[in-house]
Amino acid sequence: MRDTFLIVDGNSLMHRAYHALPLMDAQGVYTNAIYGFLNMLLKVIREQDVRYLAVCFDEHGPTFRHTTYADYKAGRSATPDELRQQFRTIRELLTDIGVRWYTLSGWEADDLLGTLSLKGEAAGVAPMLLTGDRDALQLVGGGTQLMFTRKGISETTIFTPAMVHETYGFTPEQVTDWKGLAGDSSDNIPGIPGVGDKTAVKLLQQYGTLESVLAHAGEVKGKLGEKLQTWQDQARMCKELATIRRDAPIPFVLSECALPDLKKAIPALQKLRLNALIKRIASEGESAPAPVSQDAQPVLLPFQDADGIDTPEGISAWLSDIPDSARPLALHMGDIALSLAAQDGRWAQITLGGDLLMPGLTPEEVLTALAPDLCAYPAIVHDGKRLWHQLDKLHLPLPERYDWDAMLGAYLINPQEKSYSFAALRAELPEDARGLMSLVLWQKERIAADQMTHLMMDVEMPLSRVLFRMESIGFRVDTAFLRTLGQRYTADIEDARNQVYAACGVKPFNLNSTQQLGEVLFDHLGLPHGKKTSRGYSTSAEVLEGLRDVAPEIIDPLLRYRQLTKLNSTYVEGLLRLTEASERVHSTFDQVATATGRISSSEPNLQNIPVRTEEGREIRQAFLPREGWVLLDADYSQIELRLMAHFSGDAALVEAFQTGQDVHARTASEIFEVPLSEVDSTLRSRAKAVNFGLIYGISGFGLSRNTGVTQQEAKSFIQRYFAKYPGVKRFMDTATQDGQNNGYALTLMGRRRYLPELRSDKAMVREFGKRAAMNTPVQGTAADIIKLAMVRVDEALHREGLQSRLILQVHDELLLECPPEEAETAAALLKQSMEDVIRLSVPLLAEVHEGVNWAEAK
DNA sequence: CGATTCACG
DNA sequence: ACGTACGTGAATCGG
Repeated sequence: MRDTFLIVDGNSLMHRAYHALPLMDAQGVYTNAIYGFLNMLLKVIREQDVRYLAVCFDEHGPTFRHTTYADYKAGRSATPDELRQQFRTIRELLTDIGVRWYTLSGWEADDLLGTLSLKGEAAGVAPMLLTGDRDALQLVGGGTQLMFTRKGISETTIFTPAMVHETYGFTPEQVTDWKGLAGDSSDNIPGIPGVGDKTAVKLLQQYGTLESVLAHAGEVKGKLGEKLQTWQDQARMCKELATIRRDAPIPFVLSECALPDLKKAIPALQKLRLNALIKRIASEGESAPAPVSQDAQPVLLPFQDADGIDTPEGISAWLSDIPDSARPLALHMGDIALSLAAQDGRWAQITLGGDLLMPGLTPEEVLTALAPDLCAYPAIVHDGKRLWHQLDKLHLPLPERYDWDAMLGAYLINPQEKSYSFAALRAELPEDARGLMSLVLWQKERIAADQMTHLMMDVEMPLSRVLFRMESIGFRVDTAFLRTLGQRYTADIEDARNQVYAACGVKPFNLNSTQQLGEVLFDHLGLPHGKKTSRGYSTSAEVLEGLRDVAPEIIDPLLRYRQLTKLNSTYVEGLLRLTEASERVHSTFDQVATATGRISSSEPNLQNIPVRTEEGREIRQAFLPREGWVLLDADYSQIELRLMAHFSGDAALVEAFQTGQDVHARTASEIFEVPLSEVDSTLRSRAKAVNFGLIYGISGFGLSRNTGVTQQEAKSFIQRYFAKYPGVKRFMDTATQDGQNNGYALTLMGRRRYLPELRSDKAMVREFGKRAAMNTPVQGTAADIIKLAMVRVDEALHREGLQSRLILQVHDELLLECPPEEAETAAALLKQSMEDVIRLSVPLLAEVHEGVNWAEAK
């Protein structure tokens, strides 16, 4: 049984609803057509078990095929304002819900119906057309059915080809012939004067087609025969006018038409006061998930033989031959060739070479020839951020956006792949533009089926552009200051090292070697070693901290040595190595690196610049805004705990945030049962550790290790917490349960992370899976939110024509550099954009600070 | 190239 | 019974 694909003639249905129902007014807003339209739609969706849905409209509200003065006089009235307004609203509403709708300049809704039904048949679903327009009868057949509205819109009849013949006496193929003869007064098609329904049917039953009728006009006796001859041209024209086209150049991706959850319409319907509809929608069961199998694999689409191109002119010529309907193009740049693939099966290969030995074009020549087209038509690419860098390096114009980035698509489908290189994703498909095109068509279906189209199109795709800009701009570094700092560190390191050797009473050894250090401390000196031994002794700061009482003369300089070498190697020397002559570092932001949706930063990693200790914080003084500018630093206040409050709906936690309390103190007061005024710093920091533990997926062991209390005590903290915050407990349980049932965890925006660990037969692995199931929705949603904030901030800065620019993201924190005169405006814009990303049951709070360096702006 | 350590959120 | 807090990247050692 094929899935039903309902294709709605939006114009026809809205008109019928508008005229069938009394003009309903919701506070000056008219809603009768919307109400009738949606009511009808809901009824059909339920009765026909609709899985896919598309709605077609004429381009600007209703227009007509023939808009002549004669038509106007014949009673074609312009669409009344009360309906025109409803057309706008219904389109917005459909967009909100996620219902795919189509309109195309120069084409009427019924042409789109014809085209979509044909494409639907090809895609293997059963198209069902919903319209009140009898023209559409010609589309019945080949798997397409027609649902015809009667009596306004209250009743419907379904037509199969046989039903058409039975009812009207002609077949679907003869609909246009019939109209050519009999005309259609409601559509202002005159046909042949004096030929009505019955005569037309009789003629068609005898001769089959209009052409045949006209050819045999001489055989027809009397007045009728004369008329057929006199009016034959008009008859042919009428037939053509009545013919619905099925080749409209519209992009069709079946999965985009998957029926969305109609409950998303509820907020908008509330505004429109359409309570009856809300009730109906709310009483419906969950809409069925789009039936795309997760096991489906991308398959290589058929392509013609490659067009070989070896000149820039050849590239331009090839591109100019590609019609809009064969776009978007896929572009793949390999080591030896750049290839392009079109939607119509054509593809081209351009051999790269250009040195003395190899013929062919240089990458520069090819990209130069391609750049204008990329700017004019968004292309399908893999790793678009890299392509932007390549184009930028050649000073070529940059496309504002791409149609699709296969690297980002693959990441959303599964964020835990080892590699997202094109070679790794292409599987058995060729490593060229044909493989990319094939892969992406599959990705679009899969991502839609997984409800991640919004995340892809409105978050990850535009974010890659923001990250490209951040990478290009870089972050200014005070190298002179770093070098001075490095000299100080080097001297202090030398001191600390000698103190360690002296205190140990041994000749110098490699202090960086944990192995040698372990031997000295635990074998030679006999210090009590922590039991951690997987390959020798652990010498971690945690272990050493425990030895401070035993041998402070060794441990203190040793810890200091560790701290200083870390600062010097990683942050002074490492940073200086990567600083350009321009005094700027250009980090790389990896959008496909983490399991939770966070981005990562490398070369240099600017997301782990020291801040927690006073000494480390000095490094941040070396990070400067552009000369004469200032830095703005905005961070979300406790975004993960707020998300925990939102997800869990826990009354106490939600209230704490809604009333702007110090949550850690409040938690302390609750679980240790002391008045808020008596919460001291110890209790507060323990409660803080509990709150962190919850975000990570709490365990007694972890909490005890982090707070220093015994495991027993830690366990009782957790118990008391759950007693006071039962909603949080419920959230934890539901999160693990959902993970087990579905095999993955979801974020608020639908990002998913698979959790195979939950099905492991090793208890430890399963426990890890549970913690990940609890942590991923929280950490992942925070990632969703700041990503969308970055897109919005970037948009707003450009919209406002500001020079200020985003230069860094640190998970819950954004950094801007801006001209001083813009600082106030930019700060307000930043705070607003970040806080308004999404409405939760608790407020999102962003705090902005300004400074002349990063240490000061924090 | 894996393990260890430690910097960040 | 088993050994764990969630998510990263860089430097370093040593096989």
